[in-house]
Amino acid sequence: MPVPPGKQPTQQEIATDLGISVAAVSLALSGKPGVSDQVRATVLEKATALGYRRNASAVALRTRRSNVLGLLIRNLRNPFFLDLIDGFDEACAKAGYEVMVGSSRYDQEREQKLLDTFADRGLDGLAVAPIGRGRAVGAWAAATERPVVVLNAPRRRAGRLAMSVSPDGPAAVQLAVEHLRGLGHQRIAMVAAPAEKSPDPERLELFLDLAAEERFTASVIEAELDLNTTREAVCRALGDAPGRRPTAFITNSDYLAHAVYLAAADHGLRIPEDVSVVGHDDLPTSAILNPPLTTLRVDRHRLGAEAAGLLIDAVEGREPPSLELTIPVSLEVRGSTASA
Amino acid sequence: MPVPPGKQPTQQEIATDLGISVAAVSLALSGKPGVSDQVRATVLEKATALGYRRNASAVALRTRRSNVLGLLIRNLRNPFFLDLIDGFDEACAKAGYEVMVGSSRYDQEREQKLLDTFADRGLDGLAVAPIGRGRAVGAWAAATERPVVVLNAPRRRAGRLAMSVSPDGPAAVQLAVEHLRGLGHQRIAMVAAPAEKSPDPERLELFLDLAAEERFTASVIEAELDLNTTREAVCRALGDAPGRRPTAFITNSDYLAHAVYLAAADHGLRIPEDVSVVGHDDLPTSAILNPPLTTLRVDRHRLGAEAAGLLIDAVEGREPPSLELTIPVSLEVRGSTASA
DNA sequence: TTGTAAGCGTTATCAC
DNA sequence: GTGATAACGCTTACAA
Repeated sequence: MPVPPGKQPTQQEIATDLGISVAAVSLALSGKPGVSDQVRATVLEKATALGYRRNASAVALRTRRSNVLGLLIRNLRNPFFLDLIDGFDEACAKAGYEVMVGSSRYDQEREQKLLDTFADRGLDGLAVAPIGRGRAVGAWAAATERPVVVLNAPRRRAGRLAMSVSPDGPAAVQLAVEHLRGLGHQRIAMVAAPAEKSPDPERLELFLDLAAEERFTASVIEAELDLNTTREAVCRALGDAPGRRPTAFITNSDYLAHAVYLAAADHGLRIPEDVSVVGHDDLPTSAILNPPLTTLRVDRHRLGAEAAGLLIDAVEGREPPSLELTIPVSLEVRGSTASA
Repeated sequence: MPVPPGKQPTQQEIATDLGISVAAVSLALSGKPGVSDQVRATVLEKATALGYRRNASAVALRTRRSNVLGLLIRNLRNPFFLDLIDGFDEACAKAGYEVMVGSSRYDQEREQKLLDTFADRGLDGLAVAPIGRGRAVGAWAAATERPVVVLNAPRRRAGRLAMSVSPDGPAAVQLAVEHLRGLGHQRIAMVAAPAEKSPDPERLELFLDLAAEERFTASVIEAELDLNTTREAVCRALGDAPGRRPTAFITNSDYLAHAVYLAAADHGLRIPEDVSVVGHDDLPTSAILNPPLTTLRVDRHRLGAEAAGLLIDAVEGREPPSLELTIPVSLEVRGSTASA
């Protein structure tokens, strides 16, 4: 271990040790032209011998680049975000960036506060799964003039700096509805966040449009998107008379589909005999639930990785391949859906 | 929005605007004594008027404190870590710290590299779920002289700077074995990481000790701790003749218990009729698996929060309540275990 | 190619 | 209480 216990060596130290200037050392260490191979070699050697490590704060202060990307999630308890974080982290690691995460916990104020601290820290870019339509995001982009990618929601602001990557929402709704209609369901409910907190009201709109077109009865279960509140809301819906309550539920995540399982159990109703459920995400556990969950599969890892990719391209001045990336979804039919 | 689009205002700007010194501004803004209430008030007012935001890099450079804590996970795909991250993040947020995460992906080299960059960034403390017995952790503590808490593994190094928080491992093993023995199982297998990658060989040792004491046949399924490798390893074990293969499996996570479910299905074996499984963690999904998983419940959120708490205490010079925190576990008996 | 020096924005140590 | 002023460690003109 070359690292001495005490304080860290600086470029200054290397320079005086070698009898050269700090400028030379800086150039040599950062691999930039301007020094002889001779000097470069000795500097590099000395640096490793001394266990030199570049002070990231100093670099950030001087260059206004932190080599850190932010990831702001609204609900860290939804396993959906795990693979997303993993993909994001992996892509960042490959490109030499660090990741700073935060969870807004569905709290607007907290979201804004996190955005601010992220900006203070000089993060080079931000990926955010916003609460609602993401007003905060605009503020960030404007204030920092740094790239931002919105996750799971269409991008709001125009410009090169605002991007988005999301699963194909319209396809998801359509596939779910088609599937349930094919099974003969007439009363279908969609679980959705209250309008002001929903990142993509488009899904709900499309759902209602389809109901009008295809003449089935659509209902909306409005709930904060955590397990307990949703469970209660679904419970209330299932409390209706058998001839009136929904026979099928569509959720925007497998995570919330769990709430339907729990609510059904609360009422002594069986899935899929009494209620059908379609999820979204295809979590690793969804195939081994009781019953296995019919859901829309989406590559979460890729979603995170693409988000990081877009940011890194933008940060490094490359033209991102597209400002709006859509990740395909596919229907995975399992045991949680049956004929009405 | 007070923030002007262009560049950020600095303390210097506030100072000249007000015709006072930067020192006064600094003191006023950081709430330290040394300025009159008069001056303090005007500074604060001016600051908000200008939309002043403190530059975190500059502070970090000057004070050698970043107000960031690191969280280094070995496998971000295990949902266990989600709630842990959430708890960690929440505790940090409350105390005004940011969180930087990284995943080592079970790669020693990557772990070391992340540790290094974390150190370079001047993180104030580190929580790490290490690969193996955590050699890297010692290097970090020694090099940075900053606190570290090991997650899910006993702490290795002595000293005020090395701490640990983990579920009660011995209790977990004992409860699982007792339960299975009570059901009459004679051949029990434990799924464990290869010795050099295992953070807590103690569990395995205790398991083997119990086998010797209680005279049951113990086998060890050694596998890298990802879903596929584990599934294959369990598959091989289940390939033995019915009279020889294990009738019950103990895993150190519900995540890996899923692999047993999948492997059993591969062999056309039923849980719990043909094989019993005991998990560990009690993930939100575990109760609604098919069949519901018998498991050891542990408060993951608290685990993360306690880890952050210990670090923050240490960073801020308070004496942590204990250097080694054990989180209790309790057996949750469900449908995945039955008599042999 | 090399060295000198001026910052980046903040905190801390002095004098006054 | 207040104001100069010197760091913190690094990058980057610019001069030699």
